[in-house]
Amino acid sequence: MNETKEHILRTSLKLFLQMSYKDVTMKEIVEKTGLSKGAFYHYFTSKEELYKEIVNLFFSSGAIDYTRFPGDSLKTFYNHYVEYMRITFHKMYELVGVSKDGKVSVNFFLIMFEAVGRFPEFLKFELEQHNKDIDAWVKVIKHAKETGEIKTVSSDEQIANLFLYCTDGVFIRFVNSDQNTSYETSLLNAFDSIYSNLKA
Amino acid sequence: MNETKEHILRTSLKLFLQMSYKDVTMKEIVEKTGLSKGAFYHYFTSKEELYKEIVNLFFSSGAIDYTRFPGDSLKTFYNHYVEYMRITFHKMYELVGVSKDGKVSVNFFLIMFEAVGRFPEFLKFELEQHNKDIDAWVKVIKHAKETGEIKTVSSDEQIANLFLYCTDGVFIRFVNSDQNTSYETSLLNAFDSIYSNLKA
DNA sequence: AATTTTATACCGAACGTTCGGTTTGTTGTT
DNA sequence: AACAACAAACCGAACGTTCGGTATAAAATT
Repeated sequence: MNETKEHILRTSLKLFLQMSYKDVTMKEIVEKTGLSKGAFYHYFTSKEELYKEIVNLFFSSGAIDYTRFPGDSLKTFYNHYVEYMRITFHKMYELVGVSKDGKVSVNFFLIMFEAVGRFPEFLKFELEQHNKDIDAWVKVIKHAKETGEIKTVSSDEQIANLFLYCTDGVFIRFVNSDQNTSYETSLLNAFDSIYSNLKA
Repeated sequence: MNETKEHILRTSLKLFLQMSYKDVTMKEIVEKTGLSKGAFYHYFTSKEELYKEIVNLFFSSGAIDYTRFPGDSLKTFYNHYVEYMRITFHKMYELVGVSKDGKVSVNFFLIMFEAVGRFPEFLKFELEQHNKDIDAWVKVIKHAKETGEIKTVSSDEQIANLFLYCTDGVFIRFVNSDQNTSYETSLLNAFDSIYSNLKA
């Protein structure tokens, strides 16, 4: 892809991760990119088109590739998951940059919610990803039951959901907190809690 | 409070629950309320003032009153919690109204995130509420441990967090789904899963 | 090799529209 | 008469977008 276009995309993603669609103005986009209005409209037909491309980019980069996850034990799996999340978030934060106090003013759910609300066709991205998540977790949990790593009356799906609910829930807590405890620490703590109550 | 002012507040809350701050225009507010601009600015000095009042209203109505919750057993407590959520959500949905297909286009997190992002002073509302939540859950969990209702190596706070993470996580899943399964059903299912793995 | 043509990247003023907000005037109540 | 409650016309600023034009360099023609 063109270098300038990529520059616009990256700069705009920063903005759309911090503000709503309408909050981000064309003025700000061209100022932050260092380009002119004319240059922008040479690469994109509209602000809406740019937004859609960015959301696509965002959803793609958020998709988890489970193929390289260890599947031998649930414990190593969820530890790997937490580490994967740490790296993914770190990349995002690096892109956006954090404020001096270290607090993060970025909320991934915000862009996700607004994108789906504005263009419902993006919902299928989310559903697909969730199905992949469930499948990956169920597979590992099933295996952990068979090997005797864990023991529970709950179904594989129920346990999988529990872990995934925490992924979202912990993040919500993280954004709505003073952010003194890192996301990955809280997530690992939550996972450990679930796990220790499943231990055979 | 004045009837007309309440009418403006209620009508605007509907809008702010479905769209971002900037998406909601003064034009739409006066159209939906059936009033004129002059009438609106008779009751509010600005759109921002209205927004802040609405967010206050939203946070207040979202605050959970735990004083009437049963504290004798964890199971009855979380069942009561789910029922409480059901009623709270039902009230909100009733206020906003649902589309013909029954799907809900309302996202409570959206207004919460945007309000905190726009006016950081609202964050303390969230922190206060979360502390109250934790306290209430910890108390019940502690009691459940003492009576022998549950048995676990996890701390009271860890278990409390688990339940609360699910509250948020299940809701996120609900909005980002086809919404064929109700929120309270999914939440109860999640709570039951946690509980059954804590059972003595 | 020199010259013309064409394509790409970019600029910034200007456009029509919409924004939140104000002013002025009318109606109804006390 | 005074004031609250509203309506309607209006305001300047800001919005996303368009448009005429420039700079540069590669491609085509002579």
